[in-house]
Amino acid sequence: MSEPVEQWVKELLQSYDEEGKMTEKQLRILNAAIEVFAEKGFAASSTSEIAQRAAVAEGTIFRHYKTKKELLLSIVAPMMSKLIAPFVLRDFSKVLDAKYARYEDFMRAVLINRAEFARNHLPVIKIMLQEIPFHPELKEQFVERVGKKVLERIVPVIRKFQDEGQIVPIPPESVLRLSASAILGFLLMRFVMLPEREWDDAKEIDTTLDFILYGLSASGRPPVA
Amino acid sequence: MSEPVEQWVKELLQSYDEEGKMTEKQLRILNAAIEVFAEKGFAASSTSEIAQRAAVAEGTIFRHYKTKKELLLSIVAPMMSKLIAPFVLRDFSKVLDAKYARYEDFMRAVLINRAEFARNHLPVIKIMLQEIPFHPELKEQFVERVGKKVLERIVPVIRKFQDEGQIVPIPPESVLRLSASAILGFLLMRFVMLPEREWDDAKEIDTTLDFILYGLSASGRPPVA
Amino acid sequence: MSEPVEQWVKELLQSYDEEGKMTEKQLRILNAAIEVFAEKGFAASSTSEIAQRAAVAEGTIFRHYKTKKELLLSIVAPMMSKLIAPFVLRDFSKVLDAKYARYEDFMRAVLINRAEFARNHLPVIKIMLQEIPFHPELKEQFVERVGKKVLERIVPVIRKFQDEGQIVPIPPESVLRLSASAILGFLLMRFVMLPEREWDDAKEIDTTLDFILYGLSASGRPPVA
Amino acid sequence: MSEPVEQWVKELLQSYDEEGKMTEKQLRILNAAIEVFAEKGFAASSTSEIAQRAAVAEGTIFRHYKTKKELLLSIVAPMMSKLIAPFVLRDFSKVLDAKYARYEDFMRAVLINRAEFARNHLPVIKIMLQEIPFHPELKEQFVERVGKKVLERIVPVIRKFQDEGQIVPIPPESVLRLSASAILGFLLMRFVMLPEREWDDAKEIDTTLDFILYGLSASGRPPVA
DNA sequence: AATGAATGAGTTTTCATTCAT
DNA sequence: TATGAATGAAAACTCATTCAT
Repeated sequence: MSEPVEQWVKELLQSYDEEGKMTEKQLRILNAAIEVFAEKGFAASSTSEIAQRAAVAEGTIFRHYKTKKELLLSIVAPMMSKLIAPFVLRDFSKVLDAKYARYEDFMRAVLINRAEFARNHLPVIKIMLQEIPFHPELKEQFVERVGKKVLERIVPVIRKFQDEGQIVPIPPESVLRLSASAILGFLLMRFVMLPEREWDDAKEIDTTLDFILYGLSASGRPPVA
Repeated sequence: MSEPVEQWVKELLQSYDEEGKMTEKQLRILNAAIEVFAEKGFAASSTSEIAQRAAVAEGTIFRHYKTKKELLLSIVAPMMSKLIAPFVLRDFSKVLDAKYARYEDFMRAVLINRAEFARNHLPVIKIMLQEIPFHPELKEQFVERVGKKVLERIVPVIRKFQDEGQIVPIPPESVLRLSASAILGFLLMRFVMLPEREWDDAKEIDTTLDFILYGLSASGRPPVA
Repeated sequence: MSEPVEQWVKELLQSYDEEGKMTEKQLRILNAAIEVFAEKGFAASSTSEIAQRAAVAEGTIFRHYKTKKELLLSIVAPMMSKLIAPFVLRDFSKVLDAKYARYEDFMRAVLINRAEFARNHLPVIKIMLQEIPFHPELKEQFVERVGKKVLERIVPVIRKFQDEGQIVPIPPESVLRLSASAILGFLLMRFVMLPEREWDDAKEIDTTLDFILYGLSASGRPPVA
Repeated sequence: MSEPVEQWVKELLQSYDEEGKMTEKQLRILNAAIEVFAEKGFAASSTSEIAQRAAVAEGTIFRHYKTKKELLLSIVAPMMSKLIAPFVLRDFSKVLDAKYARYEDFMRAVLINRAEFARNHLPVIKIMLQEIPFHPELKEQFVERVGKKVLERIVPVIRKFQDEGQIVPIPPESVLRLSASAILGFLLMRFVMLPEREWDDAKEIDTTLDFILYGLSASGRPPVA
């Protein structure tokens, strides 16, 4: 049932894969930087270590990125666009209208897709979340390019389901926040806090999604909180 | 209904308020460090700025804390103990047994209390969450002294409610994770991402708790997930 | 005849000798910086060489001066004040009125004094002249604090002598420029271009002053320029 | 009256205009280098900025000039030859003999011509004067190829006028120095220190030349200084 | 001839930590 | 106990120069 969403998203992501323009060394720098930033945090990472891991001279980094911060931004900023890829599809709600009668099916499809995406880009996501609080321009970008963009597309959908009585009548922002928290909370535990523990990923994701879906479900809820 | 919990917690916290032993300068250093670490992150904070804000000489910091990292630990470690204060009460489950027949009441009482606590110690919580990923010893402490301790106390309670059919039969760790994620997600939005927005805190906390409670509620759930 | 001028100037200069406030290391840094800047020019001087010559750690320089440029300014700016010391004496023109009936005597006294001063502070003067063209703030300081201040005091004197028919009726700015050029030209030749040549300083200074004085003298000049 | 001098100078300069041998890119590099060196000084100029302004690749500069310093020399050295052009005319003194009975007329002709020349090549002159103190080989070249050459030609002329009692019996080197100082002093003020002020160039040049001429004039001077 | 990516030695600057007072 | 000057190792960044294309 969730196939179609995954399908357009895959196509979409490919169109974002513009790294073909980079030289091989630049790619190596980028990967090394992601590694080191994710491992030690931006401020505690040294360009000399990045250079070493990328097997280039330190000067080479500064030929491609004027400052260490620019290197950070060049990693984090594109991630924001990619993160919201499915939501900015031109026919986002149209497609949904046709295919997902139930909020649950829709949510499940999207969340599975985004959870999968986050999983695949974990180091960059980690860097992004770690650094947003310390770089106002990142925060602003995130609010503008992720928060607002996603809300803009998803609010009507949430409203529709709220009107149909499928999900609780709370502000759509809250719906988004609660959903994202649960997913990020899982990823954090799974990959940052306790990566060494054995995990049954499929089951955990199911549990998490159920939590979200029942947490937002309007059915079985007392008339007034 | 939640008064009793708050009451023991207050007493408990006072017993942890051991800052009385510190000199006034040491306290100023601690506060300045919390301020700066929360603002810029540990790695990007300089001891000289901390000294300046604390209005002490640079050397004075190192008289009280051998290294910058020790200063960090002296801030973060006690927070862990405080964070789990209510759970380590000797008669935790006993008290609960007596007072909270319904899972919901219990959860609400504890969550409100912890959310309030987190709110009041936001900078330190922020530092803790930011730095855990980069300091193995902090991570270990957190797992051992927070995660395990809380689980150890709360698992029996969760189990009880699960046996009674009040909450879904998922691993207690997951219950904890999902609850904590929702709360932290709120705090993050509220105080880090969008602090400038106007918030109706009481309502948001209610929404968040409802989300957790319904998300975990076993009632109204289809027989099999 | 020129004694009185030299006398107040000496006193004055002593009052400017505020270097007593500096630590010994700071003084060593300053002297080393003057040496190196004068030798190689500001841009071609490295802080590491300055540190070496001052026999301090490189970090020590930056404890006293936030940047290399601040170090430059701390050398050049005070020189400007000292350069114009005799002109800003409170009773500058009063004293002159009393003591110097003839323009020539006055000029000679001042010029000898300033030439002597410049000689004694040659490296700093050299740095100042070298760097002014490349640092707008230095240029502005020079114009405001040297050019204008000196003009302000000396214009009335020049005017007086012009009214008395002792010096040619050209703009006082030009009088100043022509006088300063001749002196600086001598110093440049004497200490920068051909320091290895044997010089009869007293005679050269005499020649230079005569040149200035006759060049500006109104007598023997055709009625109209 | 000054036409003849200007005439031979023009011819002379054309013979020096050997830039025809350069490729267009080389010329662009040269111009860019002059611009940047004059603006920031040699040591503070980067070859990459020069390349950018010349719209060539960084490597191209080093194809034409082995080092950055060679580029400097290729700019400054020819200027020295050009600077003394009128003096090295084969029939310098012969022509003068015939045409300029009075020292004043001669001096005025030459000075006007050189002042005009300096004005037209100000950036290079500026670079030359700025860099001579820091590059021994430039200094030597200047002394040998400018100082000595000019002296060699002009000393007999000056001597002649001194013998005729037209100019003061001071060392010819001093005559040259004093004259050059006054002119350079004017150019410095006019183009470096206060270029934004409104200047009546013709008048200033007149004033400056009068200053030189009267300053050197023997007439009206007391028998012995 | 021309390019421009790459280099690595060198630059300015920062900063945790020490220590004499 | 407190200070703050001093340190030196390491950081970010610059730049003249080289070289494969």
